[in-house]
Parts: sequence; C-alpha cells; structure tokens
Amino acid sequence: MSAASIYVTRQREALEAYLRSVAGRHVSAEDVIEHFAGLGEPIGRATVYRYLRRLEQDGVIQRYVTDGREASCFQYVDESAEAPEHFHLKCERCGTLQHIQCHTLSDLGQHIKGEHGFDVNPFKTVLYGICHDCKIGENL
Amino acid sequence: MSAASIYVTRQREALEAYLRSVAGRHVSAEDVIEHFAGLGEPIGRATVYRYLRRLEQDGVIQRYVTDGREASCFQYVDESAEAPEHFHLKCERCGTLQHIQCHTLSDLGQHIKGEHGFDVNPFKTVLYGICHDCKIGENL
DNA sequence: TTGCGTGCAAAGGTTTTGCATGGCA
DNA sequence: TGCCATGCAAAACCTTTGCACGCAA
Repeated sequence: MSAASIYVTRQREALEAYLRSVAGRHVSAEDVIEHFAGLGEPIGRATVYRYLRRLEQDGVIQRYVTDGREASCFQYVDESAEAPEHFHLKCERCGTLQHIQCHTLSDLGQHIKGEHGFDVNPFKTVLYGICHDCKIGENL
Repeated sequence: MSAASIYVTRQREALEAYLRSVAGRHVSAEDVIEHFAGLGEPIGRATVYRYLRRLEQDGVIQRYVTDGREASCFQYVDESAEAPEHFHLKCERCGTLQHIQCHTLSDLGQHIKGEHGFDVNPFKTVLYGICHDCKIGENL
C-alpha cells in the first residue's frame, strides 16, 4: 500500500517512528514540528506537511479536522493494535476531544451503509456536541 | 435570543434574508460575499464574517467545518420549518456533501447521551466516508 | 449626539509551492 | 549519476483585527 515511498531518509524514519509512538493520541503538524525541534534535530515545515499529506493519501494516518481556525489533527491508523474502531467526540464548549468505542456506533455504520449506501469512516469523523462536564457546569 | 442585535442596518437585513432564503443548503462566507457582489450591492468581507460569527453565537445559524483547507460552511437553524434534524455526510473522495434524515441517527444521539453523557449536535456534525457513487466507480 | 456598524487594508494562523541544494539508490 | 527529498522563503488561503468613517437610534 505504501508503493509511493521510494527513498528512505532520516526524516521519514524519524517521522514515522514518532507518529507510531503516539498512535493513541492525535497530533497536529505543529506538534510534530515542535517535537523534532525540541529534540535538536529539526525537520522542515514543508517536509512535515508533505509527508503527512502523503501518509494520509497512503492510508497510513488519518487527518481529521476539528473546528474553525484550528489546525488539522493526525492519527496513526493502527489496524491491528490497541486503537480499534472508535469515534471522536468534540465538545463545542470546552473544546475537549475524546475517543469513544461503542458497538452502537459500529451498528450505525452498518445501517448507513445498508440504507444510505454510504461507507462511514469512523477515524475521520468527529461528532460535535456538549460534553457531560459542560452540561453539568451550565445546567442546561 | 437575539438580544445582541441592537442596530438594524441594510446589511443585516439583507444578510439575514439571504441566509433564510437558502435555509436548506449550506453556504460559505465566500458564497455570501459573491452573492451580494453579484447583486451590485456588495457587503464588506469583514462585515460578513463578523455577522456570521455573531449569528452563530446567537444560535441562529450553525457553522460546520468540512475538510482541510476548505472554508467553513453555514446553515440556517430553522427549528420549525422543513429542515428538521439531519446529519451531514461528506464523501472523502468526490467531496459531495449530502444531508440525511434518519431516525437511526436520532436514536444514536439518544444512546450517546445516555451512555456517554455527550449531547450530540447533529447540525454541526459531519460524517465522513465514501459515497455510493464513488464506491461503485472504483469497485472497492 | 452617541456609539454601534461598516469597510478597507493589514495582520494572523495554517498549509502549499517554487526553487536550489542535498542525499538515497 | 539520476532523481527524489529536503529546506527555506514566499505565496496562497481563510479569517480576524485596527482604525477611521458612516449611520441608526
């Protein structure tokens, strides 16, 4: 599936290793850049963006957009490991992004596929709403 | 609910009328700007953005983000009329955005609220995946 | 008259692109 | 050696902000 990757460079190995190391979490391009800058072996902005885009096209990572001005986030698509199918829940109030795993959501995917002919990608999808804490805090 | 609106101006009336006239569809800020430019009575960029943000905060319209670089889209929240609770489906391949109305999705909202304490906002949420046509076209 | 609303232009943040150089195979 | 990958800076894109002027109340 990674037929596109022809040359193996220091930057690529470092980037892929880093992304794999944060497989459970979500990181932004800026996070990646800062990470390597902090390590003393910086990787150029353009390289990071180019590589992230490429990995996304290859299906190795998933990009998902959260809100308005905020940057995109990326996440390793680890088919085998401890990051199984899950959805993102983003609170419109406090901005918290949480992952949930729930068979009802898988059922939903089946339903939409069957009834509406649309194959939902749970990794990319972000459900918006108000989280528990915010709802209590504002007793709405 | 629109306690914030103090002055009534030509621009505001025109903007709100336009947004209401496209209640079913989704429009971007650019769409709005071009619409009035085409009419020969242009409204300044800043005014459009400021007003859209304000309407969003007042709950009159909903903003939802689709993909990466693309601009935000807006949509009138018409509680009473022919735009009842629905979800957005965006195809990752062809970019088409469709609306679906489906009680299973409402059920999902109930479930997430009950089980996960999260109150989903269907207007803002965009489900990503591959649409029927693209799936057939690429026979995946 | 008061002060919110408007519009222009400039700034801001994120992502892409042009181009010369570097490094894998 | 050939050609992809890198990095810098500049451009592109969407959105916000500063500031002076206009206009509703």
